[in-house]
Amino acid sequence: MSKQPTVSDIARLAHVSPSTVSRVLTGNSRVHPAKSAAVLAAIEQLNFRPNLTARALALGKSMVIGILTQSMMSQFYGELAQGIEDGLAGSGYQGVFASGHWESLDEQAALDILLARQVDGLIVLGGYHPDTALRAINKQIPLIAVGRHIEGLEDHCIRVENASGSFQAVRHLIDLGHRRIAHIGGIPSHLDACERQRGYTEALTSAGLAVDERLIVEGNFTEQSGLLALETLLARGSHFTAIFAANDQMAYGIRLGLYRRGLRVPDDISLVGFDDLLGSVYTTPPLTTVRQSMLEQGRQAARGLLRLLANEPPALPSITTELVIRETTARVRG
Amino acid sequence: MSKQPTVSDIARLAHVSPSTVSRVLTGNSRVHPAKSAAVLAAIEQLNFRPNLTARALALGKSMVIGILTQSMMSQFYGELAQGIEDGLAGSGYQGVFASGHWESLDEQAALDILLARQVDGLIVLGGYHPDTALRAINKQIPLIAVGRHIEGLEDHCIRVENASGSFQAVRHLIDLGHRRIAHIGGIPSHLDACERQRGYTEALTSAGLAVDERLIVEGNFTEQSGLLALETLLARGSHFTAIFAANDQMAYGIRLGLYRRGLRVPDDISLVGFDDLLGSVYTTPPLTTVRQSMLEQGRQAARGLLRLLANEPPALPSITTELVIRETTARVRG
DNA sequence: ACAGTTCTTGAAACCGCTGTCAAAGAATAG
DNA sequence: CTATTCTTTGACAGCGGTTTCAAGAACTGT
Repeated sequence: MSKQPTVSDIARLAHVSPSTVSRVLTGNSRVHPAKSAAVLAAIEQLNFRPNLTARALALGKSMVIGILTQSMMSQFYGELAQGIEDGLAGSGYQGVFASGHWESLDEQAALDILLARQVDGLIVLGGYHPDTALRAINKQIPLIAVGRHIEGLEDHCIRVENASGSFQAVRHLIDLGHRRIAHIGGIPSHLDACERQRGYTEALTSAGLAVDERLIVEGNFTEQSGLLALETLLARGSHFTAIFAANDQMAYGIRLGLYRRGLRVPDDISLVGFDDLLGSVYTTPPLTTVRQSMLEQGRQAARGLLRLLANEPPALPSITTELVIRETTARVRG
Repeated sequence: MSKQPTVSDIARLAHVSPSTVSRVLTGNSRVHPAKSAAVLAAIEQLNFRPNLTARALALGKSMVIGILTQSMMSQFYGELAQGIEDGLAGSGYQGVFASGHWESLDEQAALDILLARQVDGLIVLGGYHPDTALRAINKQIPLIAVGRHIEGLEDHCIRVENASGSFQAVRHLIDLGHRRIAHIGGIPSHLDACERQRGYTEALTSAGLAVDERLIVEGNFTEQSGLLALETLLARGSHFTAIFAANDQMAYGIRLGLYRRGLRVPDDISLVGFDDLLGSVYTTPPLTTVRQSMLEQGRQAARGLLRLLANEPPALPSITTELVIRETTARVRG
């Protein structure tokens, strides 16, 4: 348990002042090659690692960016996190995660910790934290949001072409001859959920098909809610030949429900999801879905934040969506 | 962009000295109720949040524990991360993740960052970092490992009853009448993989069945490797009626491979995984697997670390495994 | 009323590192 | 050989907290 060496230790060993050690550490000031070498040698010898906490305090910059997430467990957030990590790589900034568990109190606590740790920037992944609070934070430190909208901070939010994605998805089903297409929606307070539903209705009406309210059930983006929603749908007794789910996780639940009922996919019912999670390649059969790369979103969020930190405009691109046709959709049976 | 208030600001506003402010902040020293109230009021008024970086420097304790993970993306690590977060909750410690991406260099870099940030403890999730290095670190700060073994630091490693778990799984298959049971193993350098394979062979031999090397294929724990391993297995042409995969992710890949070949699960082939990831409830059909709660492991790792930080022995429990029979296993067809 | 305690409190030092500043040393110019 | 400029360096003052220390205030008991 010997104490960690400090700049002073290095200075002593290299016969220079702490200032000089700091200079070779930061590299933004000239120092005589000989002394520099001595310092480097001392660093090597003592296996010295500068204390980032102290540096952060001295510089007033922590070089960490806070990531306010909701859950570490879901595939969805995992990919996002990975993307952020990618985007931050090589920037010198490190991401620190804190989760809100979809609970206001936890979210507030997580945010407090992040802010108390003097994060230099913040990435907000979904959640319910009030827009006003986020706007206030953005006055202190740069902020980017993914998977949510912040009134008045639109250019700090990653936009996903949800409507066009679901339009394509439903259009695809229509092209396959489906006329009775059900929709399992996400949390209605969620912008993504609304937009995806909008794309669904638009595709229907643009094809001259009526929107039947009895074919629309609300879920909450979880597998279980997908399963439940399917039960509700089936219980209503309205005929349908395809289901468009507002996300992949619900599609998984729906898939299981169909299996339980002995309904074959895609022979009896076609199924389309949204997100294209990593796991969707390995469902049985592989899921037709709308890709909105979470990795890419994370990456872009990180890059945008980096730009903000450099006092540039965030310049967030709009994330395009793309229909990935796999094997859960088929031509409707005559 | 107004500056964050500091203790001095509070002190001035409350007409006391910074020391007194600090005293009410830490609460480990008496201060007159009236002054205390004044300080609290000032804190409230200025919306003051003590700078944890500064506190960490002063105290020599960062109150953060580093988590060296390999990937943020996989379900497996996600659950682990969640468990750690749970276990840390309320302790005042915060977890900070850094990933090694299964690459020595990245792992070293991630570890360096964590250590430079003065983490008070470390949880290592898998990875290849050399035992000697980890032992050295453990001399500086407490360390717990999950999903790996560290020579000489056995009581700091979460132990999972892998062998007994796979024994049960294979026993279950044997009980269902299966005699030709294939095994898709994990990375052989991985202790878990070895133990699981050991359980497999033990179950076979204890039932008087021969271990056929041609029924054993090596994978690397990913879905894709599962799919590939199945191809290899099939190409060998040896007959089998069941497959035991060393983890769920490979089982997913195998499941897809079987689907592609038109082999029904469980009618033609029974399939068992290992881990019981969250997603395994929603595969089609739901996967029979061996549960080793990753959440629990994370939780226990965190608790153990907390104990170490309190100078108590880690007292890590052995994680029990339990066969979860779902719908991918069935009696072998006559 | 006085000596002896017990509370409270502010000044000051420190945690480890960085930036500023002025001085010393080296190099160049005249 | 002196004047001038450019390097290189150490001392020092923070960054925002915490803790130690000694002093002043407020009690205590006799």
